[in-house]
Amino acid sequence: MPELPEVETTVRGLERVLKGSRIKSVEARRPDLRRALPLDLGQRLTGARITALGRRAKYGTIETDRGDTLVFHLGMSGRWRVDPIELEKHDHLVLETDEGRRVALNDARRFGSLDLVPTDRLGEWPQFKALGPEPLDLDARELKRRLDGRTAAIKLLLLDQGIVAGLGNIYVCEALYRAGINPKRPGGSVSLDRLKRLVPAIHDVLDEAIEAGGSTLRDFANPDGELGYFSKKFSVYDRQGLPCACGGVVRRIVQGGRSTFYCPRCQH
DNA sequence: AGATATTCCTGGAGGC
DNA sequence: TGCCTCCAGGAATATC
Repeated sequence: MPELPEVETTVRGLERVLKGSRIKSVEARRPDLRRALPLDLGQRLTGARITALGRRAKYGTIETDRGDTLVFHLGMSGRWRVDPIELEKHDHLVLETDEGRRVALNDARRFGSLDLVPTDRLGEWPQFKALGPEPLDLDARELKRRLDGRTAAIKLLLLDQGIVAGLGNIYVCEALYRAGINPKRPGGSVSLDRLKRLVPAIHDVLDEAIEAGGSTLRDFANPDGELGYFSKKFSVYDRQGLPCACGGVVRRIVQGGRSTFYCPRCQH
């Protein structure tokens, strides 16, 4: 499910299916997800050629030769089903290409979104403008600057897409664990030395997850349409009560209404 | 401004 | 089998 590595994996999978082909038909099966879909979505996409696919934070982008980019967010439960044999409940948008391929955006909880943005104005699009740097481009000094003076818990600040864009609950927990940082520590109190451990930990966690997604990418287009989501064994995530490698016990706490998993013995 | 709580929605898991 | 409660990978919005 969709944090940055899953979106990256999704985009790579969609690229193989969609890039270079022309959109033959567009079916919006409901008028809204989180927000209303553009009323002219079908009109603007039908007949357009897909020229490029990309990712910004947890958003996927599908660029066309008509000057528009379709931007999708998978929310909590979104996924693209490739060449579905038949459509299912919660398949909200269906695209068919001139090559006879078909993709369906399925999102049970409808926390995701679909927007059509003029490609030359993507940079000014409010959703993108509000985002911080990509975690894979981040360096420790830049992160230090962004955390300076902040008293909120480091865990919550790393989830704030305006500080770093693309991290979600799982990988924040895992990265803080690898860096030995207590998730409750105020963001501004994390030393530069600690951040110099955290930033590579973030890179590594994301890279490993993308690689794991990549290794199951062939599943992306399987007849069931299931995505090759990352399902690696985590060090702390969803492991409350289980032993940490250090011999301590993983704890679950709630921060900002969401679960945090950490090892009190390793993380300070 | 920053911190915190609430809200959107469906489905799966587990208790009884 | 059913009914209930709790929980879920996100982020916009409201309130203090």
